[in-house]
Amino acid sequence: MSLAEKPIRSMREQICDTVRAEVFSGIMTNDQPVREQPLAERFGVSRGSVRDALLQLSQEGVLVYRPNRGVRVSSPPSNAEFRLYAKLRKEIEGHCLTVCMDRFTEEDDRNLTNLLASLEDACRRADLSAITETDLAMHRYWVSRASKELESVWLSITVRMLVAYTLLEDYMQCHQEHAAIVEAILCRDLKAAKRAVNENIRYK
Amino acid sequence: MSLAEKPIRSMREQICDTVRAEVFSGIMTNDQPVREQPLAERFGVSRGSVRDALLQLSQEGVLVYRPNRGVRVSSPPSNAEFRLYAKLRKEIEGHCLTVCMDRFTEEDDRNLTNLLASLEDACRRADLSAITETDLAMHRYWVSRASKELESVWLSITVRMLVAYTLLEDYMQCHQEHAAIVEAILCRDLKAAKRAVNENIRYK
DNA sequence: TTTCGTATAATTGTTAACAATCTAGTTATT
DNA sequence: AATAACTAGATTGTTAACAATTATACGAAA
Repeated sequence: MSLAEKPIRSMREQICDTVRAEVFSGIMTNDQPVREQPLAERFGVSRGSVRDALLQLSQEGVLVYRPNRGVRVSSPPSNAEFRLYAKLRKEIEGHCLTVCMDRFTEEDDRNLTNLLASLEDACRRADLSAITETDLAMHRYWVSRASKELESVWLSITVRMLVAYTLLEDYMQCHQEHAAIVEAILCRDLKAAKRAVNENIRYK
Repeated sequence: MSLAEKPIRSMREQICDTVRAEVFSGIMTNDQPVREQPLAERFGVSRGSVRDALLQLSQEGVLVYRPNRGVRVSSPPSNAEFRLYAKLRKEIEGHCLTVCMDRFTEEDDRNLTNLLASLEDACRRADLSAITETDLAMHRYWVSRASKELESVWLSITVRMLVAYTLLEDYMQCHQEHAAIVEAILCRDLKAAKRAVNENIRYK
């Protein structure tokens, strides 16, 4: 059993995760301002904590910050930038898989299998919010496992692609692609895993 | 004349820029904690503003944040990660040069020429702090000119490389490499500019 | 009607005080 | 002597009030 990281998430992180998820799920729409006071009341905290979270989300790329005018939801990137982000993501996740493959344990296998099950469930329910969240969590798993420093770089790239998350016609394709990745990981087949990831991180 | 962006930098940005520069110049050393109170007194502001800045620098990768324990200067990346960062930077800056080359004006030419002169001066004086700062400013110029969204992604990658900024034996080589880049840009020679940038973003 | 300036409201930026947490040094107990 | 519990200081986390800035509504003049 690995030494447990503190499971308690700071207030800022909780707010970040919630707002990020709502942006991806489309609850908060583009160019709509995100005000501090309503969020503070909703989470039952002061504006200061909300402010910290919004600032972090701006740095991540989920929100756009303008001095004295607050933040708004980011606009989707251009096609050219989207392709660049996809290329960068492939480079990063490929590197992470290389690093991870040797250090993956049976516990990692279980965690990934569970995430895959969650994703399958979300796809069955056609719950876009849950799909996005689980999709993000899976990729994040091997990135985070490889390097904490890389994780924040990877996240800031990935969220920019997800602001433009357009749904597949066939929800289950998302599950199948991730199933292929997990299967390759379970077999410790690096080449197959990289290929499956590159297949999943596709252009528009 | 382009519509002037607000030249006033927010308090947070000023603190960020100063602390970032001091980390690069080695004034703040690895694993040394960075306290909020001393910085607040030094800049003549309250801890809140300093806190915002330190949080942003953590997100950037210059500092590392641990809940309830404050921040410390980041450790240099491993060789493998350094190479990955270099590859990502080449991809990003290459893309930005492609986007920029068509929209560069004579004003841009002047700005870049001035930056190059500053770099040459810093190299002559063998002022590592100034070299790092000007080097960063030059690359930042074409990235920022191409895309504000890309800028923060690029910055978070680049600062991670710069934490490990090891000086060349020959300071002037840094100037020469950048002179080659600027010359290519002045000629609007995209291929030459990309080649020169790739030459400059080198492995350890 | 349009345009400009002004007053008002809404919102963000900053501060200082207080609460919670961590660190280090000291004492007590085995 | 080694370990554990305790205390005091330092440091970060949170809050509410105030200041500065921006957005909005209204009215006067062209």
